[in-house]
Formats: sequence, structure tokens, C-alpha cells
Amino acid sequence: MEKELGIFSGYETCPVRNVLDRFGDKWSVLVLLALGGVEKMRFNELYKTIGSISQKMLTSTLRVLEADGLVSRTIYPEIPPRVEYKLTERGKSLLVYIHGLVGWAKENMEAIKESREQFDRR
Amino acid sequence: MEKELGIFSGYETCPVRNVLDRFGDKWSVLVLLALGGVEKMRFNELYKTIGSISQKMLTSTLRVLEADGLVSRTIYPEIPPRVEYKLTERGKSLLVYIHGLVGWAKENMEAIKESREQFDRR
DNA sequence: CGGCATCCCCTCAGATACTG
DNA sequence: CAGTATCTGAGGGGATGCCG
Repeated sequence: MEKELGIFSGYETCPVRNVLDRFGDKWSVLVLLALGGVEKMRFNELYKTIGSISQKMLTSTLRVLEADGLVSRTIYPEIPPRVEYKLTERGKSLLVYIHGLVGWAKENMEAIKESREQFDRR
Repeated sequence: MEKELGIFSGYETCPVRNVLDRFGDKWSVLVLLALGGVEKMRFNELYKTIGSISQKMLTSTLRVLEADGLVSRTIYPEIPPRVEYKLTERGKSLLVYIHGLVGWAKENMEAIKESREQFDRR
């Protein structure tokens, strides 16, 4: 039985937890940002663009994003197969807020790095 | 040797990766949100407010946030000891963008849940 | 009260190999 | 090309116990 106390209680109903459980992972945001820069992208393009992600993680990340309706997946039954991914409108609406975070990150990264080094030296 | 390709390359210099590595965890955002609601909070208050977090994770999360200069930690040498946590100005500036995400989450959670169920039923 | 240290489980992510 | 399948190791994170 899960502990059910506090303002963030209830995994089922709490939007914060719900969102964090999905995008609080290593890759989702990077995939969304990569797709945000262009109209559409094929699997291997994403794979190369992001870099350092494994095929396995890219696949599973895309599946989650697709399930949430943030990314659309279109299969072209050709040989060799072609699959195109693109942001849905919902995905684009989320990206707005992610860009807010990215902007903050860029502005504050240097100061944060200094804080970290100072903290480590204590 | 790490693969160094793609637009997000270079963990050291990429703000996106840097930020994600820190706040892309299970608890940081929840702690920031909890502290965002009040002036200051003691350890046990945070512990009870968040609920379902363990002492260990709360401690380590707070240490990271402190190292990054997002949260300040003040020790009062009393008996019994008292430690107060509060957001720094930098922490407050980040919270603005987190609230943006939270707002998006609240607006879209229902639609996302439906998408997930539809996806699972395929 | 507010931790840190230890133990331990068990998930998750990487590597590799294979397939339609 | 765009994935699956399988194995395996590292480490995230919980439970417990001790300390200033």
C-alpha cells in the first residue's frame, strides 16, 4: 500500500506526478526538442541527431510520446521501410514550455556550474 | 569514450543535458514546488508535504538543489536541531518555468490519459 | 530533529544479435 | 531501414539502524 500523504498525493490524479513520470526521464525532452526543430524526422535521423541515445531507448521513448499523443508515427510501406515522426499539436503546445526551461538553462548554466564547484570545494 | 554526435552533444557544455541531468529526476521538481508555496520549510515539513519520498532521497535531492544554488539551507544550532530550507532567487526564477509546465500538465492530463488508454487498446 | 551509513533489491539502460 | 529479443551490469532508491 502506497503512502498517500502530502500535496502531491495520488499518482493517478496528480498532474505533476503524471507529467514527471513521463517527461522526467533522460530522453523524452531531447526527442521533443529535436522534433521541434523540423517538420518531420525519420528514425535514423533522430538517432543521429540526438547522439548517445541507444536504439532501444529511442524506440521506447518514441512509443511513450506516441501513446501520449505528443508525437505522430507514420509508416510508409516501402522497401526499405520508412517511418516518419513529427510533433502533434499537443506536442507543439508542450514544447513552448520546454523552451522556457531551456532558455532558463542557458541563462543560468554558467552560474550553476560555479555554484557546484564552490559547493564541492567546501 | 562517450559518443559525441548530434546537436545535444557534450554533456559538459550543453545546457539542456545539464539541466535534465539535474531536474530530470523523480523528486527535484516536487521539492521546488513544495518550497515555492511558502517562505521556508523544515526538513520534516518537506518530508510530510511531499509524501511518499524517503528520507534518503529527500536529503540527497536537497543537497543537489543546494549545490546548484536553487535552495538555501540554514542550520539553527539549537537542541533539538532545526534546519530551514527556502528557495533562492535563482530557484524562484526557475519555478516560473516549472509552473508553466505544471499548468500545461493540468490542462492536458485528461486528454493524455485518454490517448494512453486508446493506445493501449490497439 | 535532521541527518548519514549500510545493506540490498530490482529496475532500467547499454551492448549485442537477429528480423521483416 | 526500423525496429525486436535477450542478456547483463550499474545504480537508483527503499528499509533499517546509528549519531550529533
